[in-house]
Amino acid sequence: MSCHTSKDSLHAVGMKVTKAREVLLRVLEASDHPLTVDEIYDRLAQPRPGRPTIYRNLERFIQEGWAESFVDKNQIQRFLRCSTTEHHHHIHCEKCQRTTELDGCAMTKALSQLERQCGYKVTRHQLQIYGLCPGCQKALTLK
Amino acid sequence: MSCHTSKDSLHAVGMKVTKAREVLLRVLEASDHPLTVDEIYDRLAQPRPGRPTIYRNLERFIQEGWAESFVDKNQIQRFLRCSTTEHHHHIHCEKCQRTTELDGCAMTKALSQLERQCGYKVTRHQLQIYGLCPGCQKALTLK
DNA sequence: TCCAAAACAGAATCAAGTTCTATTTCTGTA
DNA sequence: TACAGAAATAGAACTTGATTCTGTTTTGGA
Ligand SMILES: [Mn+2]
Ligand SMILES: [Mn+2]
Ligand SMILES: [Zn+2]
Ligand SMILES: [Zn+2]
Repeated sequence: MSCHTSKDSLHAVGMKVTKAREVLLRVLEASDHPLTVDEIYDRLAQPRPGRPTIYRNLERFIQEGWAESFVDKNQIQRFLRCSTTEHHHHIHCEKCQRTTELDGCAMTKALSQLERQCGYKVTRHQLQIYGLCPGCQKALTLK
Repeated sequence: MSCHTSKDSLHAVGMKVTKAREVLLRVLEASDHPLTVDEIYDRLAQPRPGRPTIYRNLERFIQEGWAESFVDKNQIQRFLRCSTTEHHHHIHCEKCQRTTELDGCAMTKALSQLERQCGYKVTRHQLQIYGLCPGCQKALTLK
């Protein structure tokens, strides 16, 4: 049988199955918005991994395409679980921080046009989209 | 007459004309790539403004739309002069760091389509495009 | 020239993130 | 199950980009 536990995923890429890794994946999975290392730390029951362990493993997760990180407006790194390793983007609610994963990338065509226009060869891009989620829009209307 | 000096610009928005502001604008203008505060600091002749002064004024410049900043891959803030206050993006050469300002924004249409699809109301977005500038592409070919 | 507000200098401080080494945990092998 | 080597963690110390704070200087208008 093949129910995908974190243990399976870790094995599949040759990473040892440690308590820290399992609990980190669980915390990321449980959040509907990107977390700072401090926020992750606060959600862990004692005894909990130290910050270096958290950083180190999140980095590994990102390498495997299991998570992404970005730097928020306060210059703090935030981490989020991704459900696919395909190139994609996210939209972040500016009020409640809820984050939604978007399907695919709408920029592919525009970028190849850009290459012709500006002479650069595009190698990669990062896009952060901010907005108000349906719930927060409704809340604003009611006020 | 109306040649646009930094003095004129500062007056126009009610900012006092100080040595620090003039020299900071000059350094930003002279660079073809985004600078860290340390890089700016190193380019200033003594006596030079302290780091808090540099940060404070760059922040003002950004508020006025005269500059932009982003956080680079080492989590360090980089600043660049903008030639327009209109919404636009930049492309950064991954080899030589040269940065080119792009005309307008290719995402407007895609974003309004996204709003319908995901239910969020989009409020703003940030896009960083990385690539190889024409010069660096040529250099790679020759090798 | 004089004054009040704005801006600056520079030291001290903060905190996110990293480094380092000793210890523990994991997993393949016998 | 016991063992050994490799991988991973703990936790303190450190680094450094950025901010705060207070006393001094500069600016621009009256
Ligand atoms: Mn994702
Ligand atoms: Mn620009
Ligand atoms: Zn994309
Ligand atoms: Zn745009």
